[in-house]
Amino acid sequence: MPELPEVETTLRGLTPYLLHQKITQVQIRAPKLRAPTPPAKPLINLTVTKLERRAKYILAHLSNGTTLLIHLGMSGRLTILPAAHATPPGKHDHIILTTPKGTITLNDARRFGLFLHLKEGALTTHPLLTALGPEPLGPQFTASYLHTQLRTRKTPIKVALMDSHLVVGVGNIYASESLFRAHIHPQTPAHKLTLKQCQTLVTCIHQTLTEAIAAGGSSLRDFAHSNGQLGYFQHSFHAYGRTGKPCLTCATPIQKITQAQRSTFFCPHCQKNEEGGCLTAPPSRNTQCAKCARSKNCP
DNA sequence: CTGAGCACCTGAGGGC
DNA sequence: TGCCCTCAGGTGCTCA
Repeated sequence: MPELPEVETTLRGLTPYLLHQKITQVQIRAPKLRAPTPPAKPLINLTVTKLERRAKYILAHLSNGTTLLIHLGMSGRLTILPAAHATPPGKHDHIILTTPKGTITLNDARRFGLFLHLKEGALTTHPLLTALGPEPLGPQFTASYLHTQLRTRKTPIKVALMDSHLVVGVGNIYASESLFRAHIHPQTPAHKLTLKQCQTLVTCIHQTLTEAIAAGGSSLRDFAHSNGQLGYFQHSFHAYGRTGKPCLTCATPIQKITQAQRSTFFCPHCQKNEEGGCLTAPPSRNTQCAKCARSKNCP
């Protein structure tokens, strides 16, 4: 279930097991994911010198100047097992990397993920990376940037937000959630957004992603203690997946529509494009207790 | 150039 | 129980 916060959470969980570690063993168990998988041998004995995220890609820089590029697609996940807890590979475990600290497994049932070994210098020329828009949490993604970019686009704002040329990392869930917070209707033609609405939207995207990353990070710690696997925070959303349920602000039933073959969720009462601030304090978020993973009202 | 639609692949869940 | 249908959080390509 990877969107940007999940990828960021995965990267943080991965760091102690991969950064500055030598790759001692590599099993490539699937000939191809979205693209053919590379041979294992050239990776052996290389050390991971730097780990970073660009959009939803995880980049592992290696000691010979090459780079591993990992994308989780729709169903991919990376699991970590400490060295003492190795288990036989499961059905959709496609790539298994071993370092002295443990094993890192790429599991992806739908095989929409990607595992590439890029040559030195390819980072600045690879078509997957060069066409990407700015990071949503970076300094380039401002209200004026967004307003300028949207000026010529007639496509609905929800669809535009998911275009990686415009901004990366905003997937189906967070596009719906950010628009809910910004009180913007998902079917609004992108070029009709005012500068002020763009400002609100940028703020809302920031908040939504930042909160999700923070939540993912805290649940990751709990989960890693128990079985060494990366776990994703069970987000409770304002709109996403809540078809027919009462809006947490006004109790109007949340509606579901299809845009560009993807589900969009919104509140027809709250999202009328009235200019206003970003919804900052969710009325009754059913967030989880960081200690016991139950409701925050836990005993 | 923009926008719509399709393709990739497998599993989960609901209805009958 | 089992079959069939629909849906799923991504992204690149083709075509009009």
